[in-house]
Amino acid sequence: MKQAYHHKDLRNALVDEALMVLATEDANALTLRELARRLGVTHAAPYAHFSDKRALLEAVANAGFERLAALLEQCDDPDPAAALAAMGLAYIRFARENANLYRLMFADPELADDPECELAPAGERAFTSVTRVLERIGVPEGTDPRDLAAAVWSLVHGVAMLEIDRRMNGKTLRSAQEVLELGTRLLLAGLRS
Amino acid sequence: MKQAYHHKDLRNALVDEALMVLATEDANALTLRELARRLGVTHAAPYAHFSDKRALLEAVANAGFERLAALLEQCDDPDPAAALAAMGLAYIRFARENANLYRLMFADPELADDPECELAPAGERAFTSVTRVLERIGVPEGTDPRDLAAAVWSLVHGVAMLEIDRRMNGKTLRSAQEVLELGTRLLLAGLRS
DNA sequence: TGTACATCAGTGAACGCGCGTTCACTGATGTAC
DNA sequence: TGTACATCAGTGAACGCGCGTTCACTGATGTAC
Repeated sequence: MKQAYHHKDLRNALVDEALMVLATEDANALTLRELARRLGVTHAAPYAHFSDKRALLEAVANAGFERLAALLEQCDDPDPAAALAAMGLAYIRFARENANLYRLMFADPELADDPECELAPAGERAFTSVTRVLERIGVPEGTDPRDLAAAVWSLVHGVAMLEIDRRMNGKTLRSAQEVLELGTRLLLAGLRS
Repeated sequence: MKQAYHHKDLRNALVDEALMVLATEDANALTLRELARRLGVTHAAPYAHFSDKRALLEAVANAGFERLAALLEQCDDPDPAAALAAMGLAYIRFARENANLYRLMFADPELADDPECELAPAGERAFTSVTRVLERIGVPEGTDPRDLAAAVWSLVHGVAMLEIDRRMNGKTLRSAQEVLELGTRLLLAGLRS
């Protein structure tokens, strides 16, 4: 069964397929030509929807942030400390299960020098939901909740990155999860003192 | 003045030149051919010293860890908390001033799946010096100092990565340095409580 | 001190590859009348 | 309801590019005698 001449939703199909590719291969395998091939479309077709490869990568990273934000937002719990812990867990699980996507979202040099797309809108959403949980836990006088959220995010991001890049597998080191738990426990204790 | 036929120390020259390239261009610009060109040598010459490109990248990453370890080791201070703070500062300054090298050391997917080279020997040295400072500060009963060091390292690594990848530049956010200070202050407070 | 010789670092040509991007085009779609 | 037409998504051929790697080679080096 051949594809129709008009794909109808090639733009979204490209982004989805890119996510599929990243599920099993690293960013080097993510080429416009490969995506076109997989979708049974000419390698020039993507240019009807994206001005260049980088625009596609941006859209993919954005889709990643959407997913991450959705995961974090559904970590709800009456106890804000429990909610924060759940978020941390969900976060590193996301990074582990989508390592290549996660690296694209955060550590792609091509996207780093981006004009305006610092944190994607969805990234901002995710960040905000962390900030809100911290406010429920209680932020000390004189501390900007967003600074605190940045510190927490840094910790979780660091754990996630070190894990997916296999930089924390020393024999004597515990799992990423335990390191994260230790770190957040101390941060929260520091917050209370 | 032509190069002599025998370069005498092409191996080290390749690594050094790679560091030069990374000082101004991202990892995409780091090709064997470009290095050979810059050194006035045939593009096949590197193969006398490295089995393939990846072996060269490993050596470069290793050189990076050497430098980082040296920087951290010279952060000495009678007050261990001050020493830790100095290390954090030196660390993120290194990451900022060597962003492309830093990404290669930590976030290169090609190096991530490495057989054994998790943290390079020099990386282990750096890690150990963090561990030692924390032991001087005082590690609670029942906590493995190396786990604690992993948590601290994660925080600093997260701050460094988010900064060099421009993911922390939201208008309302403070500088990486302030976020790092906040995070370590809380961690240390948590340690004392 | 001088010479033969093994070693091996660097040469230069070649292979095969797949990429991003452009371009003139064509076929399908849907809207205005 | 039917037709003319503008729109534009997808085609397919082509361009230029630089890469990693291999290979038979050659020139310089230094060691053994």
